[in-house]
Amino acid sequence: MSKKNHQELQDKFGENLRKIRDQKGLSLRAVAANCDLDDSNISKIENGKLNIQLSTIIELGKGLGIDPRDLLNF
Amino acid sequence: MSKKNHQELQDKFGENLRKIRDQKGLSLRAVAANCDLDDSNISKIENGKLNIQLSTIIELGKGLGIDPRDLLNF
DNA sequence: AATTTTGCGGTCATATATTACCGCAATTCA
DNA sequence: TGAATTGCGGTAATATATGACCGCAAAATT
Repeated sequence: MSKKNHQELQDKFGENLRKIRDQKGLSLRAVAANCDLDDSNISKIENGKLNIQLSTIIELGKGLGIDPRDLLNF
Repeated sequence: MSKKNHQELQDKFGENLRKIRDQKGLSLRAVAANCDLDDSNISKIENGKLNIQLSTIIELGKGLGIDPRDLLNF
């Protein structure tokens, strides 16, 4: 049970991701083109809908051309 | 399709996790006591058996008393 | 030597991430 | 204004992470 609440965490991660993507001026599809992720999923991540896996964090870093650790700056 | 290979990533993450835990001189059960994770799962993570989620990375940081970003230093 | 701690492998149920799509409404661009 | 881009929600199938356990063999402690 323990319907764990990761919503806030996911929200913060998503906000940060969007901020970084916006700063780089990249579209969802552009990021997706640089890594092994679907653009609609990246959208879901930005909107706090997913508690993503380690490999996905790494892929996002690749897609954005940044250090994955920057995605945890929040 | 695309039997994605995250093994190397998981291995590196696990190694780093163990290194940090050893430096802190904490047992698996001690880390687990400080966060919401099962000690046997932490063992599995250290042995590269899991592609853990964002929330788990955060929990590990809590359990070890470190910045979660340190877990991605590899 | 007896007791405790530790790492770890295994299990089963449940939740959820991921893939690989589709299509739309709104925005941007030529 | 017509065409392309963009963000995003939805879906169905599949894979996998997690929680909560158990118990063991070896190491450490007393």
